[in-house]
Amino acid sequence: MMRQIRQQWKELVEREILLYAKELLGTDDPVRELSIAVQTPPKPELGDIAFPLFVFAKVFRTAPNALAEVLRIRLGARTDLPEGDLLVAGPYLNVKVDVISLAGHLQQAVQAQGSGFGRNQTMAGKRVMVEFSCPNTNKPLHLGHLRNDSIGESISAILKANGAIVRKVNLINNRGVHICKSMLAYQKYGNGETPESAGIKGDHLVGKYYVRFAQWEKEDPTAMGQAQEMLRKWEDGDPEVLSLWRTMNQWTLEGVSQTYAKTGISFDQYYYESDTYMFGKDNVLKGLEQGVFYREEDGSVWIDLAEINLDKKVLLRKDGTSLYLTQDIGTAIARHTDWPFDSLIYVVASEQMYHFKVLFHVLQRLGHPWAKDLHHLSYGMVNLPEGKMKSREGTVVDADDLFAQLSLLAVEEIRSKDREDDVGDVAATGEAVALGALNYYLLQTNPTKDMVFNPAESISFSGNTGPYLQYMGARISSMLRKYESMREAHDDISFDGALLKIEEERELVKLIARYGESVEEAGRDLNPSAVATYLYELSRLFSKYYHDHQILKAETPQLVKARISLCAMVLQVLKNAYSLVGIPFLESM
RNA sequence: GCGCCAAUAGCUCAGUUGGAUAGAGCAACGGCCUUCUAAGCCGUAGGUCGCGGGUUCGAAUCCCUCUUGGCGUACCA
Repeated sequence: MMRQIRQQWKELVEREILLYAKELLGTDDPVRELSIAVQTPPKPELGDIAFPLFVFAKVFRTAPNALAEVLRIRLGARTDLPEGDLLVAGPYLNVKVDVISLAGHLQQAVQAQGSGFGRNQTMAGKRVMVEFSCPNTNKPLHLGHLRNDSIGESISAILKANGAIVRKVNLINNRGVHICKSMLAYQKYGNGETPESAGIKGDHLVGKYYVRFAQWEKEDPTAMGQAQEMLRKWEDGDPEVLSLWRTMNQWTLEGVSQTYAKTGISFDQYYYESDTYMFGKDNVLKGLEQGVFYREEDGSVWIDLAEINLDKKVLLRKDGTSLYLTQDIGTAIARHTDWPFDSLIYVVASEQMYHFKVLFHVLQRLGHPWAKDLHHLSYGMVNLPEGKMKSREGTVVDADDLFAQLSLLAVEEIRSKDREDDVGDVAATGEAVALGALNYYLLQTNPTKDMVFNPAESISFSGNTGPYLQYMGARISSMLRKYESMREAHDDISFDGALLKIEEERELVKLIARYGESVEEAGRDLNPSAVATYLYELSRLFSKYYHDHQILKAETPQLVKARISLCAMVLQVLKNAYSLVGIPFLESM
């Protein structure tokens, strides 16, 4: 809503500058070439919308301060201005919006739109496919996957909130040499154990054998060759290999699904590399016929990437088996056929930037016009305070372990505060708190950046954390429950924004009005941290407000009504924002 | 070597796309529970925005050099 007000004032100021130029200089041409910036002043006293006038100083040959004064007087003389006050702050012409009327509009809008408040139509009708997670079927999920999942789920929600039609897809990496490794080790050392017999989640059991292979490989130099041989058998459709493969894949996927269920991850469609890799191969061969690729003497198929200043890249091995890139070509084409998209976003770690550069180029060379609509949402590595996670050193943080640990600590926190009775289902609440903590921690940082995951900090729950944000929602909910008992006395009183005179109240109103912009920004930049930052700002302001001022015991019933309505607005915005960054809403905690 | 990305308080991160006195949290220190939940609130301290140059009325933000770190440059994924 703030956006519209801003736009309205911008047009007015722009028009006035043009008029003034025509009067003073006889022409507005030089001004037309300049564009006026719209900003938010750093302090509330300076107003809510700022127009810096530096750029116009030259044209008018006056100091920007003087120009600001002229514009203020000229605009002030108009009768068609929207509500609000104009003020000059040095070289800025600022507008103080009318908070009272803003509060009234917002109150109606929030009430009418509810969970839809903050949504916008900037991407209306656009079909966006988002690929994320993409686990291997040879090990359980770890912290790196959790960042991927958080970003993927959040971005999908954000794009939807911007009006897009979103399809979340997962690509299961269920074939290839690495998959054969765990199978081979299982054949050799498994003794027929199953998740049931071992009492281990399927993904962890398979992961155990993937690790076992690494050990075996050190002792036996033929191990790798055997894995490659197994892959050839797999591609030849060897029944025994396929049967083991199906069994172990199933184990992993069941385990991973449980993790998804706990961490709130879901997909509209699953793709499996085992289904698409042949299709990729076909397309590579087609490209070979078209002359886009070429064949080496040993039989391998290549593309020369000199066009984009890169080296040559292999697309099919000399033994004819396909590679990661081959599969991705097939998957992309299959997807566009399945569900023609306006855009496909791959949420994949930054280490694969090169891969996607090549993939997009190959698809374009193959003549797919939609190749330009592919986008790699690259996110940085997750490191630990001690440095990189290394599987060899056993420092990889397992997703299930971490989540269990966080949940346990949340439960302890609830118990230590004697909140069991208020909370109801302690275990479920603990998990909800853990999930909020985890998602917020992972989404706070701009995806493009590497980040440090400090387990101790993520579970501390004090300061700028998910639980802090959840706590605000729970506190407001608690107040609203108490308000129910005194509601009748207030039902006939209508909301009066004019009663919200305290600075924090005015700031809250304006911040609520800006929520939609943070949703837009997050969508435009594919950056959930924009919403995360907004959420924290709103929570902190509200926290200070209700700490310092009585809501339910305010002096008059009219004031109670005004304040509790403001609280309800804040709660709705919190809920809406929570849903975009994976923070579960809790009635009490 | 070449390519891509990053560098902001002791630590972890924001910074409205070039604007006003660079902000939070953690850690440290000091206050605040007879009060709508103290998972909280308030205060103190902490900065050569990696270095050097350039563009501009104006730079943490844009350009160049350098330094440091990460990633990539596989017939791995």
